Amino acid sequence: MEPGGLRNGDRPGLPPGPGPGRQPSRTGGVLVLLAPAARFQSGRDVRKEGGRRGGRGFAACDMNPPLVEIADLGRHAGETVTLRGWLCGRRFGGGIAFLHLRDGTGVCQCVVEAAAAEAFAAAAALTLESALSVTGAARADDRAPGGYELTVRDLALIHAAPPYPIARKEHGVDFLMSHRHLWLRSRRPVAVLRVRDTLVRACRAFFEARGFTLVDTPILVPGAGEDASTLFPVEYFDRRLFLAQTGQLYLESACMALGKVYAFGPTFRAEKSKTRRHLTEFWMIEPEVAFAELDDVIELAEDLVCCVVERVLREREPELRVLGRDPERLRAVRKPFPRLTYSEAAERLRSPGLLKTLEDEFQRDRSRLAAWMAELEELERRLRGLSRPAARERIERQIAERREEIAELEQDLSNRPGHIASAQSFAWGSDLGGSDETILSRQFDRPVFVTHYPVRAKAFYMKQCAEDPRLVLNMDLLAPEGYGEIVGGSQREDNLDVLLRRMTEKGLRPEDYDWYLDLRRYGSVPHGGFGLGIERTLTWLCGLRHVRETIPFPRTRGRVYP
RNA sequence: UCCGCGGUAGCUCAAUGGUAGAGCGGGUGGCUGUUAACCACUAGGUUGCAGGUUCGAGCCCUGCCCGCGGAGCCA
Repeated sequence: MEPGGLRNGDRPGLPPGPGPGRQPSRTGGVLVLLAPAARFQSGRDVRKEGGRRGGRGFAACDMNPPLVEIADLGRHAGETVTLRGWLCGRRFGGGIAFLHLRDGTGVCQCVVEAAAAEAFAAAAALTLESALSVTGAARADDRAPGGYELTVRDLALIHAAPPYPIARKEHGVDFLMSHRHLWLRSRRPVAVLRVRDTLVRACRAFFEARGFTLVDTPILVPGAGEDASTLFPVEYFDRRLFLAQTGQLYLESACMALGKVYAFGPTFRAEKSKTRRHLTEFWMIEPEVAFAELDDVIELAEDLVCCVVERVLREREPELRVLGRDPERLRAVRKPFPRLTYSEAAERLRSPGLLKTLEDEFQRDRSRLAAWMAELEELERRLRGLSRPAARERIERQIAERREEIAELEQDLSNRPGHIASAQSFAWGSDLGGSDETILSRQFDRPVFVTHYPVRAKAFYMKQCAEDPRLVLNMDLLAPEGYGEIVGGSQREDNLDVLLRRMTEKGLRPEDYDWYLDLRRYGSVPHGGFGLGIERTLTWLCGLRHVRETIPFPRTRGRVYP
């Protein structure tokens, strides 16, 4: 079990109370609504239904209340309107019911009083996530979450749900992921998906504004690639193909035709990684530009990230707050981003100054852990002295939260000495490890570029540095706060002979790439591009712990359901 | 592939080798302004699977399955 559970924390729950069939005498009206014919009718045309059944007033002047989305409710204060949606929370007093209706645009508290006898009986029988339409007077009310509420006159059940599995309390990751198809309805996943939408739109708008052409690259590709062990094999009639892990080689071809191109699509990695940063299926935005050198590629990535951050801040601040993300952290993301060469990064990792910083930090965190443990003991002691369930529950919640934080910090601390040692003994020539990236990126308040990696750590298509042939003209962009690499790119090798040599060194067969080599035969020009990982970027923007929350249906090594 | 942690009620978790429990959720009753409502009552279990040690195993041992996150690798 992962330390601690994911807090659902956003699902207005179903308090203990009446359910279907509970009070036959009171739910008589509802049973009628549940009959197939009635259900069909209300589903067919809710507006007519609401107006007709309402009788009073509307029948006389032959008007149906307008169908309104919850987000627009404020513009209809004082009017009688109809809302449709799903029941996402309910509280029930003896003679009053509070229904929280969710329609995808917002949540509205609908108040049903005993005076509206039929609607009140219907409300008594509602289960969480049932679909319904309600008609009544909209009005502003400070007591309502969202500021507006509806006094219900008519309530029509569109579909009655059986007891809903996702409760308002916290659930474990495994449970929530197994119910991802329903979990998506909760506030938190909705917020993440909205930021994702904005992120993708921002990227598209960015490239469109700069004259890029969208080019789709194939998903089924012949073996080749870089390392076949990281590709998913696919049976393709009588041969073996693979799911693409990048569209880059094809984009290089397209950029020689169109100048500036980009691809946005899924990509697949068969690495057996099981970490919070890995998915086997994820999405990438990949631009590729002709007549571009490394500096141009870096500047493009910098502009893109700034543009995306700016738009997310402009359009999705409420969602960031739902996720507990402090928008101020993102406001620091401005040009220029710091730039380090790989060699400077290596030096930095080995420096005595960094060692001291890391060790101090380690000591501080150990003290913090000790303090938390003491706090936990104190809470547990207090709990033993309490008998009233309500008071106990509050303490128990605090205990659970503390335990979660302690477990996470303990794990972090147990990794820390290894990370520090690995940074200190970092050997020039190898790629930066995840912990090295974390250590580096924590030193800045905005993303940082690391450039000019050793040739042997990088792919064959990256252009070798003219001044120092041990290096390639590449760049990685590390997100701050320890989120790690979100962009990887390079200037591409445009010299046919060098490219052939690099391929041979990497054990690749040039004949498999003949079409790619043609690009260096017919009008080869300096060019380059990069790939930006949508999910990792989103994880950083939203301040999440795990990439799997950023994609509707994550594919990880351990999970392909739902 | 390796290392570590875990699997107990629908969910989240307790339980020195000695009678399997709580909160939430479900059910029943009460309450006309609730905000994760509250109060009372109630049902709910082959402790992941298979062996073993023991008078006695949720707990100890062995093997397996599943999940989690860390390493390697990567965006």
